[in-house]
Amino acid sequence: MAEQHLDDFEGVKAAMPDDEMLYDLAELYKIFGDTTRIKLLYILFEGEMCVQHMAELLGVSQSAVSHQLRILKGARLVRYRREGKTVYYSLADDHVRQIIECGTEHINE
Amino acid sequence: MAEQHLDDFEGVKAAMPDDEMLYDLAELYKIFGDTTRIKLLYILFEGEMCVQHMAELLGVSQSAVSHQLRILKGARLVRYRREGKTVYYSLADDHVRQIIECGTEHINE
DNA sequence: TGAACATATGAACAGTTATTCATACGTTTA
DNA sequence: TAAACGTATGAATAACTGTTCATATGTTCA
Repeated sequence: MAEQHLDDFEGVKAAMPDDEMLYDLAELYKIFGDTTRIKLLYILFEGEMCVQHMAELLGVSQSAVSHQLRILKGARLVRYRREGKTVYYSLADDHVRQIIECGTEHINE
Repeated sequence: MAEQHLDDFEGVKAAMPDDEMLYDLAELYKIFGDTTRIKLLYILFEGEMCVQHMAELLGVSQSAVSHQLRILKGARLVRYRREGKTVYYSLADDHVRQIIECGTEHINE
């Protein structure tokens, strides 16, 4: 009885973003695909915090936190400012919050 | 001159979702963190399609597509219906579109 | 300048993941 | 029932990822 299914390959291809964009998108989501990074972002939802404190709060090593912050920084998801020996990290913008909320909605149903 | 930074660990902890939720969230994003799966989802934005055709369209093996669809199915992101030998996949709901759009916004800036 | 502290980073390792190959399962039709 | 076709799946492999450890970099203060 068949509902209508796609057979117009060209149409589908035309609607699909270019490879570079798809790659970037996957890379972005990869970043959210790790609990340590998600937790770091949740911390930063509340405000800025230094590396040491984030490590303590999450119960992971300073090195691990620093490595993950590097990735978040690379994706422009977080900012940092130095104050003496200490570096304080904060969210780069409100997009992060939106993305996380988007995913949360899917979970809660 | 130091802006206000977080030092109330308890407050931050209270605002953080429980570990199970954070785990689920990361698992969800992991799924979007792969170009093959993202491409499959983009195909399904246009309508339903059978496994064979998706494989051809993306230029990957039938097996690879099937493996990835299994993951998408497991996360309830796609549905399927069987029609004879053929299985047609489609999006489970509109959340997927929202999540992808959310990420896309961050990319384009 | 040297010691102490906070952070960053490279290398190594263990765990995870996507693809491929071979094959099993399910359905149709001759 | 047997053959043909579409799909699913287990095992194996190569590539990738997160953490740890050791150490470098950068900053402050005595």
